[in-house]
Amino acid sequence: MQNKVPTIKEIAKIANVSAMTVSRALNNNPRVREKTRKKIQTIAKQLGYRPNRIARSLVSKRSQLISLIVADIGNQYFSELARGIEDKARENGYNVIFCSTDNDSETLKTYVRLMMEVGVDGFILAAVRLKEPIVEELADQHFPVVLVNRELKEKKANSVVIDNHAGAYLVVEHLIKCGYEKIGIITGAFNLSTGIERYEGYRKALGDHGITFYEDFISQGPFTTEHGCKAATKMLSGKNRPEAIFAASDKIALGVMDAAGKLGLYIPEDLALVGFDDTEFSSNAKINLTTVSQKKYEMGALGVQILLDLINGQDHGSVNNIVLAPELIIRKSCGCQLPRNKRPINNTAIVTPDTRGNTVLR
Amino acid sequence: MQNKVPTIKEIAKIANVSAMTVSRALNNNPRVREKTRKKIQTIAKQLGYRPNRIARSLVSKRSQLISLIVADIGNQYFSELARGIEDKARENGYNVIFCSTDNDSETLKTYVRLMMEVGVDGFILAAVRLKEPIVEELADQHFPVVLVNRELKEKKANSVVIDNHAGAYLVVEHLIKCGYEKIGIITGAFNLSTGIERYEGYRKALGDHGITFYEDFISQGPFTTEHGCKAATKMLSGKNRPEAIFAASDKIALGVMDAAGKLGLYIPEDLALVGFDDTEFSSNAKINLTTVSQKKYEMGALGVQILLDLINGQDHGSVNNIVLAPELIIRKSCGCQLPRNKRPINNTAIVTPDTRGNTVLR
DNA sequence: CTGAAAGCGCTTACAG
DNA sequence: CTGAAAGCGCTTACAG
Repeated sequence: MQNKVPTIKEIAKIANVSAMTVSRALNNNPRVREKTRKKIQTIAKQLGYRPNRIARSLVSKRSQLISLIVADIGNQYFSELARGIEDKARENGYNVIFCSTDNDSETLKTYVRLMMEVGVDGFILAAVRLKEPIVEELADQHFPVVLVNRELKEKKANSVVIDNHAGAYLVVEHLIKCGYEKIGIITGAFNLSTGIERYEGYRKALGDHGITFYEDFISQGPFTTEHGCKAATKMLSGKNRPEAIFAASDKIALGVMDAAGKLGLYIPEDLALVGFDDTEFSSNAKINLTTVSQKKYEMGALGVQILLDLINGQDHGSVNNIVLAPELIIRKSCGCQLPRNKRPINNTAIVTPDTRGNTVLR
Repeated sequence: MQNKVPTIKEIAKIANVSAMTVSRALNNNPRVREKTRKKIQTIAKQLGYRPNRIARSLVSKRSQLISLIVADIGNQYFSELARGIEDKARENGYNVIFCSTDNDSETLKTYVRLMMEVGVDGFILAAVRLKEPIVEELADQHFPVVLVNRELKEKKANSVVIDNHAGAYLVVEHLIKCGYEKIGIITGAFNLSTGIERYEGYRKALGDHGITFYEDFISQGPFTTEHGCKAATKMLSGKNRPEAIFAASDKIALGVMDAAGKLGLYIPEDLALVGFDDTEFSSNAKINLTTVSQKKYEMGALGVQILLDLINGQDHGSVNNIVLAPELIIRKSCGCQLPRNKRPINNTAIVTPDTRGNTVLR
């Protein structure tokens, strides 16, 4: 029982002009007499005319739709990114369809194909692995696509990412300057650019500062709280224990906190902790997590800007790989504000709670 | 330079049949000879045929698109909800376009109209105020729409919400049972069903238990960390101070934690705290927030289920208002695990840190 | 400045 | 089981 919206044909009949003229008038094409345009627009408004974008798309070959493919829209990281993408897209008259792949390559492929059927004008992909044949295919065909957050090993597609290597380097160097030498890392999967590059930055920083590297101090797995908790529990239960842990995402850091709590270790007194992403909760008084800022909103917006240039034919042929600078946000969890003699110096130091109430993380 | 995808016409020519037969074969319409179908499908596969959904939509009047309108996709609450919506929609062949309104009614109206132009088959609205003329209009015209999370004052549209009144009642009753009498509330805006109903549940619980109600113990504003921090700072700085605060969202609770930290108050020793939503971070070891479970994912999925029924004409005429049961998740922040004599009994108790290291929230 | 024709890629409805 | 016709609501391209 919906109020049927009128078509340009019906407006044309009432206005006593052709459908063509109605189309021109409503699209503010200058090749219509002012008076005619006014008359048509008045009628259109009166009838509650709304253009049918599907019909328009069929002929114009433009849907004004872009596809955002993330690992999980329910994940804070991707949802903050999504907001930047949405705002920039809508500012330019585009709407966004989202898909969550849970990091599965097959699913990614399925969704890319599905979105092609839907007729999207381009893709923002935030959940690629180092190797994604379907994405290379898109890039080879010069279909508009921009990678955000993660990139391919073969840099065939346009991308906007943070310098993950440099970010990790900043973190580890800072920990070293704070006096820590036994530094563990819990990172994301090595088949993701973020997972592997943050690991490489960690290794480089250790090497440059002549710090011993322990195999036991590395864990690779999903960027999740569960992985963080499990890996930290294992790492901290061994004989040779890290004094500091670099969690390659804030979510992993949350898991490390859970593990430390269960083991009776205080952060930062017994264990320094640094995350990555600067997700909203990390600034909370109780969490107070030192982390690396990601500028997710801006990254998403910039990705859309580049995508729109591609869609509008500003394809200069060359591939655009933008790398944003990371920024270290120092908070309490890395313990750098602790007096030097309070910092963990060996792996057996467990200060009893009542001797240092003031420095407990709040 | 994109590989042009073939149309049914081209397939028809190659297969030596009509476009109609191709259409039937590819849609697995039984009125095609098995042999013909096989032949057509082989050719289609070979040419990499992909149906053009835009063309299909234009004639079928179905876009297989639904619109999700939230306050902010970057907000964890809405993004978790979005994931439930996405999964259920895709399971049924639908894709989702999202829009963030920042709770602005005009923006909501603009987006609803925009999405009608795009041709969505229905709406999931998670960001309505108590009064939204545009939504009533949709409902009156029987356009498929389902409210989720929040509902209208006039229950004209289908909805899936949690029982906010009961949830708040549970919280406050629990605090009372724990021995608290001076209980403050920091809630969302009173023009949102969630904001007002949680407040009313709070008032009811106080009344039923004969607890004095103080005007100073109420704050109403946005469901944000900033509001939580500001309101808590004010509430806790007064002479007459609450022993417990019911934050009507976990985000507000994060703000209360920040405020407490700055004022040197420990949670739960100096101040009991309960949130609402059971957002992911609330279970973290450092946060450990007692809260009300929302089942966001399920709520979203159920909303889509109802929407699809509406789209497919299962409109029984009557309005469906589903109310889900809330569940209280008791964690450390409400202090109910503290021995009775450790609980705050007056508003001047500030225990010094070193006397109770063991009970500090970790 | 205005319009008639053709068509975007499909499906519905009717014939056979 | 197969097909010719018509049309979804617009816009592009060509005439005048």
